[in-house]
Amino acid sequence: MNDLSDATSSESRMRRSTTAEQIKRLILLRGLHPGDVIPTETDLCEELGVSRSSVREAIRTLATLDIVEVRHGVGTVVGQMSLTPLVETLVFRGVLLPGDDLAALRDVVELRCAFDLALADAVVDAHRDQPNESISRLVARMIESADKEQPYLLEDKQFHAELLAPLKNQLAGQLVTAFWDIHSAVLPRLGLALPADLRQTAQAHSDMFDAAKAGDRDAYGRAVVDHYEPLLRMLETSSAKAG
Amino acid sequence: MNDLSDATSSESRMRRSTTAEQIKRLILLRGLHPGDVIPTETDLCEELGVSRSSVREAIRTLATLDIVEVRHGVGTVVGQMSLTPLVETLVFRGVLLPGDDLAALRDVVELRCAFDLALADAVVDAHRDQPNESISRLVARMIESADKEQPYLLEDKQFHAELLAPLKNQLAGQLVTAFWDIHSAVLPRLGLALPADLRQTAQAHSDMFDAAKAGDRDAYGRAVVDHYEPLLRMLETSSAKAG
DNA sequence: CTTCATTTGTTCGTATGTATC
DNA sequence: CGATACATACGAACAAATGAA
Repeated sequence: MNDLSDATSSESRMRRSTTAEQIKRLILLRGLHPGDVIPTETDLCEELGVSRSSVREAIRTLATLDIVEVRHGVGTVVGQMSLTPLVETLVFRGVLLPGDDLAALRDVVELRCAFDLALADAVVDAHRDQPNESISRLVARMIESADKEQPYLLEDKQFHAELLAPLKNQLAGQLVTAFWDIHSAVLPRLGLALPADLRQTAQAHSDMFDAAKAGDRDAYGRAVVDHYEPLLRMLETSSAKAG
Repeated sequence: MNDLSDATSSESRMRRSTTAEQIKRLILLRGLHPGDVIPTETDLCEELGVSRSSVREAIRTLATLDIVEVRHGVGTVVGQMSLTPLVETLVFRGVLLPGDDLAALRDVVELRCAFDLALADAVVDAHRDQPNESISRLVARMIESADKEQPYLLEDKQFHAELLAPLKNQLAGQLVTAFWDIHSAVLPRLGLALPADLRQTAQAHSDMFDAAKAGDRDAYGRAVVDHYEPLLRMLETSSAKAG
């Protein structure tokens, strides 16, 4: 029997907030991977020597961090450890902050832009002379939607995800996607985009992909700037109006 | 009386996992800011119409995300919404993943480097002709420690934090600090740094600050690359040895 | 389709540790 | 020191969801 219960003192002292750590230790010791099942709550009560309420709170904590994933009526498995908690925290911060609800969004957009520029070399290398039917279709649909003055949120998100998918660095794609989620969750506070901006952004997506395929790093950088220009411009005018 | 309880159906259907959302709504509706106290658990039970345990789990969830902060024996206040949850998730992912425990660390280091390069313009602008006694002391202590072949973790973290502190974009500094935390938490798996690398990294810090003060963006970029070079080199050799 | 065991979700009551006054 | 208010912990019971017989 594995002795996972803290072997220090027999008393209840210093046992608080440790149950989650014990479960994490259990995952590591048993070499469990994302998707593997975790002992039931009742089993964990026995193995860790704590009550079910404590086990439940610990599991809830880990589920919030996407370290485990709970399925009602089925059980609990090791989670994907995605960046969901980051998104949730920053989205709430974005809608909470008092006067600077725009400042928070501006920070996010600026970081997205900086990020895309920082990854430019890697993206261009990965797509050089690499036609990608999926991305091409997304670009076509975005331009089509822009002409009809309709938004294209899903295609936009998918575009950025697929653009970074071929990178070795998996974390980069996840971070970009996470910031996209934060961005689009806070965006509605800013009002709808203008038709002209819709078209400029759609065209910038097209330019980004073309530049990457052509291996033209500078053109890619210019397209990235064009991509975020309408948004940053709206943020400037809105914050100027508010200030 | 505010009707915070879900006003949809009278039945208990679809109430799961919503308690945390209700508390978030309560924070927004009452315009509470970080540091403001939120109702006690018993009060929340009445206002939300759920039991104590559910409220506790919801609060634990929000505390994990640093949306609220629980103070034993005192109460619960609105939290700082820091990036702690991101750190915790990625640290665990870094120590969990099977063969690629180094790949996760490499991703983090690469992103730190890319980030520092992406923020180069803003950093140089902020520090141009701006002497900073605090940063100077940190640099001096790092070089001193490197000469004595001693690590200088705290100074390193503080250096990067203070370097980004003057930026308008607060999120940038927090993200860099978060990635520093992840980095240093997973680092021990790699073994200790060589004395020569300690000196190179300390010198790179000094070069970064000098270049920023001089307004030399290119020199700053070179110093950033030098800063991460020893680490990336160790990651390459270690992963080559493992593969 | 129904029944049943398993597992998580919710609730209540009670006792204990801790900080503030 | 005591009193109060609060968070922490435990255990038992029942509800709801899932999957398999």
